[in-house]
Amino acid sequence: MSAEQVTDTEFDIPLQKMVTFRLSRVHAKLNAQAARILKETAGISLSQWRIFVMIENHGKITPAQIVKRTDFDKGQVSRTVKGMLSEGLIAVEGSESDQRSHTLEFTGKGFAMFQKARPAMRSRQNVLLGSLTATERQVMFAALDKLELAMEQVEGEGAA
Amino acid sequence: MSAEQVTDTEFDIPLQKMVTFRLSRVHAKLNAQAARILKETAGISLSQWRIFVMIENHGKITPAQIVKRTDFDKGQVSRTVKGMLSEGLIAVEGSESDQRSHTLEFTGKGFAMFQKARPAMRSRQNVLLGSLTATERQVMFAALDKLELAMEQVEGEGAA
DNA sequence: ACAAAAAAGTTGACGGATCAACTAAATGCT
DNA sequence: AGCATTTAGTTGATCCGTCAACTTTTTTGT
Repeated sequence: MSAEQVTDTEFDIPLQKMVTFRLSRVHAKLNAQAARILKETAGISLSQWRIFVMIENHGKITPAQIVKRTDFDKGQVSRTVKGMLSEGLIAVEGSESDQRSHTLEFTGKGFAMFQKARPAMRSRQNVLLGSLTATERQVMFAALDKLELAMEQVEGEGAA
Repeated sequence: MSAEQVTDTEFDIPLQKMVTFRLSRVHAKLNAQAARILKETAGISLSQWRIFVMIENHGKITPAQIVKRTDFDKGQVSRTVKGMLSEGLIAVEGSESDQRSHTLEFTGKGFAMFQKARPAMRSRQNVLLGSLTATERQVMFAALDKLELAMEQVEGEGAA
């Protein structure tokens, strides 16, 4: 159906060179580092940080909107929000139009935490991005997009 | 100390465009897909698959060697191996020179499982790699390497 | 030979991520 | 209005991944 017979191309697994392996490793390390920094600077988790970032970027926002924009797991968001509420890091405000939903916002305490973590996170982000040339960044993002697209093709072939 | 004052460069977080976020998402999706394929085709987990791949590529191999080559977590490997042993997917052979260690090898059953998962995994790998141009692949790997290196710099700046 | 350090594995704890089942509210259809 | 579908959010199960503490064996240094 779609473009040639990719299956026969046989790049044949040089392994360890496999995209997925490399990606996996680098991602894991990045994640662990971010988690450590967040814990040290502000005592928050990576999930919490991400909720903060979303609130910062979009103002009052509902869990569902976060899920749509980020593709995070519903359940994960729900649990993280729950935790943040009980720690007083964010507050909710019920929506009038929808009884199921509520918007999230910073509390003073939450915003303070966020601010505490920010410099280190921003600096890290800059070091990371700065280590790549403009071209590399572009190609990298493009490649990630392509990989995501390619994944959808796999469904058809692998499981058909 | 090291090269300029990267901190002031201020790429200032367009967010969602952050390398780490993108990487995280793509990786998560790739992972989930691989896990699903493995479960469907052979009923094995991703961790188990990875152990298999290592055994295939290096013949008899010890957990410690796997850890060295892949950077997987010691504990993770230990648990996965334990599980595979109890399911009869691999066998161990004690080393004579080192009482603590043992080499891992396929059982017939294990190899059969591995074979069952292989075509789908290989095909997927080809689709994924095939979606990228040679240049993109190269740049991607290079970029991942650079990111790993950059991470080490972060330590100094962020937590100093 | 012997004590100290390093290496191989095991185990427990915790957070992260996905998936599936479920409740309740909102929308759509007719 | 009334029933079916969709959407928001919660919860439980399961696996992945990291970290840290611990045991046992090997290696190293003197």
